[in-house]
Amino acid sequence: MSMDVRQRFESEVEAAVRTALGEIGHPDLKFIMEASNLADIAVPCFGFSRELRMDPKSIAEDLAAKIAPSGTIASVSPLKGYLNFMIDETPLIKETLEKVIEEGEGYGSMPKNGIRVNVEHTSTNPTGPIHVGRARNPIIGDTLARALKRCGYEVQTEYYVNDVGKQVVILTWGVSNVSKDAVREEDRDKTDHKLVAYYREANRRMEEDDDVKEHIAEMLRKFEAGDEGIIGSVRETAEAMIEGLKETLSEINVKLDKYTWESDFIRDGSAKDVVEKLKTSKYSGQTDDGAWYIDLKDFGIQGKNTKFTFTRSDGTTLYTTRDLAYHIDKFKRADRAIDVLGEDQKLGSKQLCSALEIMGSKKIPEAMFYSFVSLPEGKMSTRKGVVVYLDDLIDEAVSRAMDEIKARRSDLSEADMMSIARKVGIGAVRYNIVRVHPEKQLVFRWDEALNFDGNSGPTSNMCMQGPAAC
RNA sequence: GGACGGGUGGCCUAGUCUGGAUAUGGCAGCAGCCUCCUAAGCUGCAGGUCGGGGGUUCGAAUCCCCUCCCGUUCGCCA
Repeated sequence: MSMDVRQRFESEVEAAVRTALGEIGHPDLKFIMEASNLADIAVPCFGFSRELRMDPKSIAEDLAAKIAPSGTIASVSPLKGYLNFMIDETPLIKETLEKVIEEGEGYGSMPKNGIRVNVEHTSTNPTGPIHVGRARNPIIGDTLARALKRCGYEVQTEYYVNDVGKQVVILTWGVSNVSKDAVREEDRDKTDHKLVAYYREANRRMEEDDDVKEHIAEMLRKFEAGDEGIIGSVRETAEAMIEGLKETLSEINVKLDKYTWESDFIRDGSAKDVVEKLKTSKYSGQTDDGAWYIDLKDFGIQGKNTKFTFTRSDGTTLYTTRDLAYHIDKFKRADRAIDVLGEDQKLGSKQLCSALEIMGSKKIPEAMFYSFVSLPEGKMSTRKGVVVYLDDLIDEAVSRAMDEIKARRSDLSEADMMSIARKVGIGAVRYNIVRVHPEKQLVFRWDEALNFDGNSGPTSNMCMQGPAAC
C-alpha cells in the first residue's frame, strides 16, 4: 500500500528539516513534529537553543530560509520560534474524496487485527426499567464497541444478568404475593415497567411487616441452598424483566450479542471451583465464623479492611465470587475484556483483578468507569421511585424532534416524519451522553438533554449527512 | 481517616496519559445573514489564565509537592 498524501507530507517535512539542520551544521539534532491550529505540522525550535546558542526565533527563521516548498509542502514559515508547514490541499482533498467514495460506509475503518474483545455493558439489576442515572452505561458501552469494531477488533458485547440475590428475590416475592389491585397501574405496556411496581410494593411491605421479611429471608435461604424451584422462579421473573429492558435498548440502537446469567455459575459449579482455588492461596484465611477471605493488602488495596470475603460462614458464594467465575469464563472466549461499570464498582473491580491475579489468570479485565447521572434534586432511586426513565427520555426526544420536523417538512408523510424523528431524537440522546467525559458528574436537565442546537446530535448528524446528500 | 474520580468564561465542555505559540467548542447575551437550495444553520462581538499555593522547565491547564471544594467507596449486599 502506498503512502497517502498525509504520510507523504509528514516524511517530506521530516526530510526537509533534517536537511536544513545539516546545512547549519547540526544534522543530528532531535526534533518533534506536531499538529497545531496554526500549521498542519509545526516544529518547535526551542529545544535547539541550548545546542546552537541562539534564540529559537532566529533559528526558526534560519531554517525556514533553507527550506523551499516542494512536493506536498505548500509553504514553510517561521513564527515565534516555530517552523510552520502547510500541506498542499488540492491532492489531499482529491485523495480523501476518492477514498470516501471508494470505501463508502467502511471509510475510516482499520484492517481486522484478529483480537477478540469482550465488552460487558449495561448489566443493570433486573429489578426495574433502565433510568437515566445508569443510561450512560449502554450508550458508552455500545459506542465503545462500535469504535473498537472500526479499529479492527473482533467485538462481542455482553450483558451479565444478576438473577441471584436479595433484590431479585424481593421482586419475585412481590410478583407472586402482591395482588394486582395493590399496585398502581403503570401506563406503559412493557414488562419492566409493570414489574417494578411489585418491586416497590414488596420493599414497602418488607419494611413494615416482619412476616413478609421472614418469608423473603426464607426464600433467600432456600435459593442459596440450591432450591431449584425458587431459583427457577427468580430466573423466570428476571427473564421477563430483561425482555422489557431489551426493548428499551433496541430503541436506542443497542443490541447486545450475549446475555449471561449469574445463576449459571452456581449451577455449573464454577463458582465453587473459584472458592476451592482461592482457599489454596497463601493470601487466604478464615474468620472464626468460618467465612473465607483473601487479604489484598499487598495488592494496592488500602484502608482499614483489606480483606476480600469470598464465602459466607455457611460456605455459600458471594456476588464477587460468581463474578470471578464469570470473568474466567469470559477469558475463554476473548483476548481482552472491557467492563463498563458505574463508579461505585471501583473497589470491587480492583478486588476482582487482584483475585484473578492470585488465581494465576494471565488476563485481567480493563474497566471503564462512569459516574451516575443525577437529578437536580439528587440521586435517582428505583426503589423510592425518584427516577426519570430512559423510555420517557426517548419518547420526549422523539416527540420534540417530531415537532421540529412538522414545522419545516409538512410535505413528508406521517410515517416518514416519524422515522426521521426517531433517528434525530435518539441520536440527540446518545450524543448528549457520549459527548462528555464518562467520569464527570452529570446532572440531568430536560432542556439540556433535548437541546437540538449547537454541539448536539442533530447538528453533527447534519454535518455528516449534508455532504453525503450532495 | 484512607483509596479512587471530578473541579477550565454566567452555564455546559475539549485539551491532561505523550509539557510548547492568541486554551477547544457549545448554551445564554449582543450585532448581522433566507425573493433559490434543511436557518436544527452561518458570520462577527463580548466573556476565561485553567479551584488555591508552591516547585521543575527556555516554556505548565498538562509533570511533582501541599491544600480546598464536590462525588464515589471502604458489607459474610448485589
